[in-house]
Amino acid sequence: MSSSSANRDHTYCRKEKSLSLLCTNFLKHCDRDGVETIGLDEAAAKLGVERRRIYDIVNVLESVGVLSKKAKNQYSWKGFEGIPKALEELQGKALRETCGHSAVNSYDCTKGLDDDGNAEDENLLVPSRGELRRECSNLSSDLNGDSLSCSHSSKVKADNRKEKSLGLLTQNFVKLFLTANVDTVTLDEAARLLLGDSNGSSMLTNNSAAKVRRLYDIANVLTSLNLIEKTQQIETRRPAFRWLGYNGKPDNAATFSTRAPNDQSKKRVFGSDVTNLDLVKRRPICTMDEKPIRVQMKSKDPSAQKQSNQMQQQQPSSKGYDFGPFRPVLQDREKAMKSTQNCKAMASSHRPQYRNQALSELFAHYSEAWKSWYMEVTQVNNLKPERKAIH
DNA sequence: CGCTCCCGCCATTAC
DNA sequence: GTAATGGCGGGAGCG
Repeated sequence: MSSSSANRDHTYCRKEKSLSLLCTNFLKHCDRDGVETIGLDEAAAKLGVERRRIYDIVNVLESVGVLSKKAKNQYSWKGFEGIPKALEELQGKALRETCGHSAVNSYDCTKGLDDDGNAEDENLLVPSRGELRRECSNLSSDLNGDSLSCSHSSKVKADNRKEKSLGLLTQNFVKLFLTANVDTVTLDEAARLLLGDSNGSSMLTNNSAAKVRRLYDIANVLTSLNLIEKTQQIETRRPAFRWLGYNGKPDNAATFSTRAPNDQSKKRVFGSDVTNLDLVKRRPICTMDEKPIRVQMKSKDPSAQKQSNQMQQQQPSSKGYDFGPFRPVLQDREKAMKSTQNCKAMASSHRPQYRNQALSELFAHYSEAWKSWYMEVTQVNNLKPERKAIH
């Protein structure tokens, strides 16, 4: 089907094919009157693209709560209002993970903490050490060509696959902004972070180079959601992405608008304006009129909780999030808030001095995991670390 | 010329 | 078995 590539006429323009544009159109297509479910075929046909592209879009949209899979070929439209909730959950999870990894078995800790009852999905988004280890064995069997022959290899393989999924990558990418106080990040930095590449080299490994491609995809759809925007690092002039956060329906998808066009706080930054890391040089660029606000999710010291309760010094809205016109229903919000709160408490008791170390913590976690992973691979199986180093 | 990222092959997973 | 999903990386467009 779709001989579209055959008759690519002279007017072919790459931009018209971009994922972000496609996503914008997709959103427009979905965000209408009585739309509740979306058929992939239908959408693909309507937008004139092959299904494959729809999968890309749908996966990242699902990760931020705009859609959810309903059945084969069917997604249900949750709308932009789904975003804040999803972000909160993401944040909560991320916090739990961070606090969990200091405990012996982070996995259980994480599970036990899931208090908002939601059968919300599944996976630890930041791989725990155990998971990395599992992946390691999988990886080695990949490389060895089955020398390992594990009984549960299929399960492991599935995990591995899932771990590389666009959806998961999206969530991890978002979590970078939500928890690490990162405001602006370049994609290769993100790739390194999300990959757990702890080597200081400035070179991208094959693997992370591949991941960067995926991040471009993700960034493109998040851009069309207006969750992030493309900017530039100030010193290096390198292109980077900057977190805007949820501000209601993206302008470009507006069919009806509840949202005041003046929107005083166009930019909403997660975390404060504090520059908290030197590893990642980051610098918000462009418009300076932004209002630095919102979730103060890291408690830096014992009194932090108290402080977080009175964080409205930063912003008027009561709960820390400033959702704009599309806010979740109250109960949901409160529930979510409560769980986040709990996490906060947990987090602060586990590690009293977060704050600006947040990212380095994250780094530490990754590199630690990576290190043990690496050692295991190299010693036990004496393999090379690179996935496809062999020809 | 390097950054972006479209495109579609083909492995996996679902049915 | 077929169909649905989606990882993945080659290589083309673009600044």
